[in-house]
Amino acid sequence: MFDGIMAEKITPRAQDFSQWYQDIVLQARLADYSPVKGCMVIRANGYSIWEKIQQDLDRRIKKSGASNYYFPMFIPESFLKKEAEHVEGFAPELAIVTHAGGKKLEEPLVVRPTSETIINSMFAKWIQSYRDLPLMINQWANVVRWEMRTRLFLRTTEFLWQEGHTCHATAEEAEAETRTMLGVYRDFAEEMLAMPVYFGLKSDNERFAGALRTYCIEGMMQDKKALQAGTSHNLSTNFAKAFETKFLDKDSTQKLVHQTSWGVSTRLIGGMIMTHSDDKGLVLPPRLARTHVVIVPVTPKPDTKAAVLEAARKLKAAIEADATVKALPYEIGVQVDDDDTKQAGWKFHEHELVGTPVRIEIGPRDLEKGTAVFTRRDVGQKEFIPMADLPAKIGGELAKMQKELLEKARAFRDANTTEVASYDEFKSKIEGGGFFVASWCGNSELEKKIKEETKATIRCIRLDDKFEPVRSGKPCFMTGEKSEKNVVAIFARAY
RNA sequence: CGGGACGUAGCGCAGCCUGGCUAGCGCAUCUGGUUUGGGACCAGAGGGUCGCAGGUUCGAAUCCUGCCGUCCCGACCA
Repeated sequence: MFDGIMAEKITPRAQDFSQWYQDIVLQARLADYSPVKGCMVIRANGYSIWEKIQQDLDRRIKKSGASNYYFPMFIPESFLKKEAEHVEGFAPELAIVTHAGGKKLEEPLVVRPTSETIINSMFAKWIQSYRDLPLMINQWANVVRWEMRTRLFLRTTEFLWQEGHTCHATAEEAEAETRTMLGVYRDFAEEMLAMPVYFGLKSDNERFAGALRTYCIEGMMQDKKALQAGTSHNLSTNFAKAFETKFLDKDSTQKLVHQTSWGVSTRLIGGMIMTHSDDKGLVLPPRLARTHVVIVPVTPKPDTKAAVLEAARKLKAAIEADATVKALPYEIGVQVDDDDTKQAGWKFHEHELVGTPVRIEIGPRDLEKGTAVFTRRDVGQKEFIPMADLPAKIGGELAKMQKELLEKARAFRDANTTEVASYDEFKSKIEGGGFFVASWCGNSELEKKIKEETKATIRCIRLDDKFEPVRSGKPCFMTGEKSEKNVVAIFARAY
């Protein structure tokens, strides 16, 4: 894990976590800064991770019943103004087009910061009867939010995401959908990104602008700060009221639809990096890798070079054909790095930097013994393995690595999650970072005070299996008052 | 928008305080040779409006003023 002393050749500057993170993004060629401040250029290495995310998450979303649509990126300004809380929440960060075609526009167009409004304008047309419900759509798109402060992947002016929007006949259905999607995100984060998350309910201060309730998943980064990795909102009838999205129910009365929206973004990539990477570079969970295995032929002498290369290529074929490997829930990439302008040592460092999960070395001495050197990126330990056993071992180790990355991150998070009984205790410990679990009375003013004094916020209110807030049964850590309404909340400093 | 730091070759930097020979160093690039089991070595070569504009001065990368840009910290946030 990160300990702040990145190898000098990679970066002499990485003294703090934030710089270390940006260096990994840049050095591993995941993304770069763009000429427009705050926007990010995603490069091949980074985009292939996004494709893996898209592919898997899209499957899960469709399984939940939603279909993919595409809506325009321009939204008439008046649409945003229809929902009071929504426009108030987003107004400061909107990019607005006032001129086009050489003329001043009669009505300015907002570049979407999210699509609730434009989608609702269509929902209102499409929905007439209870037979049209539920209507569940999803969109993969770019959105623009003019944030003051940006950071590669974590908060960029323009970012890629997936936003789901659903309409239901009843409040119960909408609430159930909100929870279902939160579960989809949680499973996805843990299974694909190997990023353990707490899930819970946002406080009123942190709620989405226009929502009744906002659920979220929260991960812990290696500097012990929290990262909101996904949100799922129960919008109730707030947007339906504003856009008159109504349906004729079985009882022949007009009713407003109950809606949800939910999304995750390219921020997930940042979260994944900050969860797993170390001072050598990126550590990529196998499920997100494009190249899973790199075979480095070590060819010190010309007379053995051909034999070594042949063995490397045979091994590649054997790995690809192996039953254990084929049993993995994803296709694996095997690369023979036979570039002879680079030395073996250089290649080792390069593949560690970009996070290739497994490295195999084959040289003349291995050929004599019938072995090869196996090294897992996250473990870093060299093992001499008989050539014949390698393919099956690789299949097994990739599965194991995926699992162990999650376990390691979870152990780290749990070790840095502390229960606090009083505000004084909290204040004395917050400087060290981490998650703090406390009994909480729910007072918004106190929440603001905590933020001002400690920079920490409520990441979420814990929920039980039935998605009911967990009752602490203890006095509030701020007021000291005991109430049945006191809940269990997680506090932390966040990105 | 507030506080701080910075801007010199493709990248990373030194030089500036205390003005003065032809503006340096590392990496990268190119050429030749030797190498190759953890980022090779030797020899040579190319590459600069010193962020921009103005001022002070015999003389400015260096001092002064203004502007532009970048990064870090805060407020904001997926």
